Amino acid sequence: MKIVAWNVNSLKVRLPQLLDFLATRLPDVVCLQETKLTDENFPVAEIEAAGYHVAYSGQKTYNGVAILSRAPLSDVVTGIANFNDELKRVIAATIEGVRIVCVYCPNGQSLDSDKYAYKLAWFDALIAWLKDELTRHPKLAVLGDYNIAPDDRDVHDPAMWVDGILVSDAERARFQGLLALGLQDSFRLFDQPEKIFSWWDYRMLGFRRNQGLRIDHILLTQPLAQACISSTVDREMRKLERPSDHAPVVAEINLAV
DNA sequence: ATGGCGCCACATTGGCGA
Repeated sequence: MKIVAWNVNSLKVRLPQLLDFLATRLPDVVCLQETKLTDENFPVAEIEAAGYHVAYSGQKTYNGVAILSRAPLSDVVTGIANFNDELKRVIAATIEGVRIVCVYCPNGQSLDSDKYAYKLAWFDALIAWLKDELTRHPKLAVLGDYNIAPDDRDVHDPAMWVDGILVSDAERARFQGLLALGLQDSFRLFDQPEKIFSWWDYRMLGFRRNQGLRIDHILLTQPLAQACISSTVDREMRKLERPSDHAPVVAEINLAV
């Protein structure tokens, strides 16, 4: 099972790239973030024509998440249980016995912003919810844009970013809180080259200079982690005309094991 | 040099992302 997380930064703009991605990479599951589409505007027909089932939860202008799958989806849930949030950031579904949780975690804006306090509270709610979900779903994957670079290896210039948004101690503590639930960062299951990132600023020739951050992650419970055979970033998508500022992150899991 | 780019909408400028 090849599973993908990709922040598309507007599905309306990126739909042709998504359809090309589906046709060429042949993923089994794709979790999208920042679709920026209301549900009535979601391109269901185009995605179904490409051979995928789809579940989605969106809103105008901001946020919006979706799960695409070759196999049927069941038990679709949106949002975090017991956490009131009008922002469409979470959708979950079961696919071939694997619980897939698609997340678009808050950005936080800056450390002195109300949005930062919301980000930390949001992660606390996510952790509490997943702790409960894990009691029912031994095979569970959490994929998406976490807006956290877990450690300095995930930052192009740690000195420049020190104590800033996306790398602050409190944010990294939330990421560790997810790992403490028994989830594993699939990327770090393998020896990886240095300076692998999943997001690059549109400005300042960020991608060409590889001035990026690794903030998009695929976390796996132990039964999936031990069956995981690769975890990579699809940088080619960032090289296209009118790219998203995020590249897809990809993990392959051998469910036969 | 806190700007820059890209997307969206109560649009031709401002909010937001990261």
